[in-house]
Amino acid sequence: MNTYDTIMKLALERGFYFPSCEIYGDAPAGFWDYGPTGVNMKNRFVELWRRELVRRDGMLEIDGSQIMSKSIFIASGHITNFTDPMIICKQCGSTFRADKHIAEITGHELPELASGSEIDNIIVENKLSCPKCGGPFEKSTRFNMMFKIGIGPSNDEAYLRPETCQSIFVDFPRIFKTMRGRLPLAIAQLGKSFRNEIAPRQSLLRLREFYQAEIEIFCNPNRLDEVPKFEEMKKKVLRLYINDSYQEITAQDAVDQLIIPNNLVAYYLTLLVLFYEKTGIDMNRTRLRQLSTSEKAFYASFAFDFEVETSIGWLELVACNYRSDYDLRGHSTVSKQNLHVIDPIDNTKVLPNVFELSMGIDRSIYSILEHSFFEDFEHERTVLRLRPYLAPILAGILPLITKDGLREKAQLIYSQLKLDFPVFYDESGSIGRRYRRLEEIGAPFAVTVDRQTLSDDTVTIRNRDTMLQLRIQISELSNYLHKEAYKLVS
RNA sequence: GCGAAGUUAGCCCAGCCUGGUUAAGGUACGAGCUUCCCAAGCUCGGGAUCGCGGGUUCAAAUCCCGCACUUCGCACCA
Repeated sequence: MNTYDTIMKLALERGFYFPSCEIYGDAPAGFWDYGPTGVNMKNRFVELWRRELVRRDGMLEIDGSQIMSKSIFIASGHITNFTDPMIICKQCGSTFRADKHIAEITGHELPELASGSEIDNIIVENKLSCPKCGGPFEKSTRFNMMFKIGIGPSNDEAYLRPETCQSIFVDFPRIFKTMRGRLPLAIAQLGKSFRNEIAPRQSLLRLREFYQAEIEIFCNPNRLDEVPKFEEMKKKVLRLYINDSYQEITAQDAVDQLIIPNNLVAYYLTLLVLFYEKTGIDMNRTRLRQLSTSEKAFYASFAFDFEVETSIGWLELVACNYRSDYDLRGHSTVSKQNLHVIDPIDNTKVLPNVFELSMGIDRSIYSILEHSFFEDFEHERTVLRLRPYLAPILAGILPLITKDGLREKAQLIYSQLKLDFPVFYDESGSIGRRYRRLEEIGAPFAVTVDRQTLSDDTVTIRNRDTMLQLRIQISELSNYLHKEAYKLVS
């Protein structure tokens, strides 16, 4: 069994995640639910995101509506651009991406916005036919990956947002005015996005409904190098992947050598890397990959992906795009609102540019699970070596045996801790079995009540990774857990 | 979307070819006994209308048809 399957099995058996609507046969693919264990872990991950990105950098966080009006997506370009041109064979029904097929056969790179008739003309001119059966093609069509919905009794056209950031762009003017905004201003949002994928696969890795954490940094395009806080992290070594080769280089050097275009981008890429270091992902299996022109999203003027290597290949966790003024300009034009702001440094009006970090939460959760998974053959155990601050359960409270008042003592300790910490009481089965159960869902500590506890009010704390125990006063337990569990390791 | 394989308890799976009592086993789970420290042992227990729907038949997990989902390949994709 490969690692992906092992994690999948663990997720299903231990309540991390599982298919949505699974008791019904018509459950659509691409929708997954987080179970009790998974939702705890996801919440802890979100706490870390708030701590290490939002609060650390002083970002503003919003929580926007998931349903948005049609105009939003006219302005954003999604109505026309967020589509794949498709051609279907009349004879065998095979479908192909029109632009890819044309490029492959004729070498013609079609522009993003090629119209249907242009595509049809090229097919006719070049006498293209189905590569499978040689049959002729139908007229090309476009498949839009947004979910269209109808609002109210008149069924007004609206869409589920395909990315959370559109809320940020359209909320920007109010936030900037009311929150005493000043460029550069970072606005963050964590929430659901929806994309009607043609073929969702691999559980959390390609979903139709998924969590994104997006950070949009609004900046003055003339002051992209004026980022004082870059000072403190410019010596950080980044693992860049450019034109199929790795370069380990400090953030400062990357800017000096024009690999990273400016200090602002370098600062936020470094902040992102520092964040992921704290998730427990093996940073030696990550990279910041520079995207080529053909790979970039339609709105990006340059782009890096933060990627992580897993058992099923390199996985994109964060898309880092410089969107220039594409979004604000689009929304300004369609809404006829003036979205310029004043930069008080020189009192000039500027339409802010945007650099974005678009993070996939579900993929991040999966990657953390996979990189934390450890099979300890020596002790015949499987251990999820999650960082304590990401663990769904922080500690199990266990009476060594249930007799002689140990059960009652353990339950008392449990009730004293459970409001402050995600702890778990378990008296079922042998002590070894209970340790194994905790290890499997990543609980970093196990508190065991034994006979000595009754005489001197001490308990043992077992460390998940070392299996070693130390004995402390019950009165010190809360402090210990707080210190050990929330201590950030970098 | 195309092609192939698969779907029986939380999980792994037997049974299907050759239709016929109460669908077997392992593991996990729960209760008890035992034991103060790493998946031990013993006893007992709950849990499946066999993916969904239809058909054939006196009788369907088993034969036939349709659908859904999963995995893999192709095609595609943040």
